[in-house]
Amino acid sequence: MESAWVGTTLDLNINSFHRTNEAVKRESDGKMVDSDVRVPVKQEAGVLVEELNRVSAENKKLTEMLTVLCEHYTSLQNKYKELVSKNSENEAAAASSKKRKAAECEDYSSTMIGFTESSCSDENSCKKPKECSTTKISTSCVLTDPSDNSLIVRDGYQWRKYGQKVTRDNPSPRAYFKCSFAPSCPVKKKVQRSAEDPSILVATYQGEHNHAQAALSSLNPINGGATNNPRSAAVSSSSSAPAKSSAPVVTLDLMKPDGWDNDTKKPTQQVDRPAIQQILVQQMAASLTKDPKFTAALAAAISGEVLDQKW
DNA sequence: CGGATTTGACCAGCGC
DNA sequence: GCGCTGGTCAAATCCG
Repeated sequence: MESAWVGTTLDLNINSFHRTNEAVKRESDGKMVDSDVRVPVKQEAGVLVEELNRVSAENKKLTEMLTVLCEHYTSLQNKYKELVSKNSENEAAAASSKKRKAAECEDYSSTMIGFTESSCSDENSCKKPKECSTTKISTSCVLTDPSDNSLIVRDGYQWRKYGQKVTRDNPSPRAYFKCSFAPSCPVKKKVQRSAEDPSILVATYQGEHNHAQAALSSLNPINGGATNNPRSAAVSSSSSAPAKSSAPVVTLDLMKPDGWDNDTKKPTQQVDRPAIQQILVQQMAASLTKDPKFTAALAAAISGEVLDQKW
């Protein structure tokens, strides 16, 4: 697959243009420097207007970057969908005689980095009458440290582990969780390492939460919002639920927000594009503020700006 | 001490 | 009916 990632590097030198002009102006008429305290109001207004224009331009630039990012995201989403549909066709042909189709229809996506969402109401997708009627099943993959043995997926909800099994087709154990935030919440979660890539945790969610999220908001109401996908335009390290490992967990969650697709059956969960962009901007901002290089550069830029303006 | 986790036992569905 | 497998239960254990 092509790696057409959008560069998210912010050009912090935009400020330097402003500063340089100011410096040149001051240098050109040296006597003005001494009278900086008595800057005319007009000049100050001009500086402010210039600053406003600069911020507007920067905002425009970021908006364009975000638009490109969203386009890449949707194209990747489509490519992934094609891949999944191709795989499911192949699996269906190869495993038509296999028993326990239901389990396989959930698990076939576990070999891929990404997300699938399926409903058991789909024809031939599930044969268990218990779950087929209304249970919503979704899967997400979480990238973790392979050396970390814990099967913990921090998704913003509170889970209680009630079982663990070693399954036939995967040497790593599968953990079973129930949502413990609300006693009546029917949501269950299965977490298992991918057989092909032990660094990937595959979390399968069954049902929908009937309560508000315990912590943190998210693009994904089921998966929660503790972590996000660096390959899908958002990066952050999780800090919500307690974990045995101190290493940050990066979630690969290519799931689109509910309502992104036209064929969604839940109009109440539809999210319009500006809202998505706003969330993306927030997450990008959050990730940027966690980058020490960015904060250092920002601090340098701000201090430079403050010094230039001589408060 | 109470809540969370572990883990062996048990149950249900499915194929033979 | 039997065996295999996934899913769940619940007592034991752990931990803050």
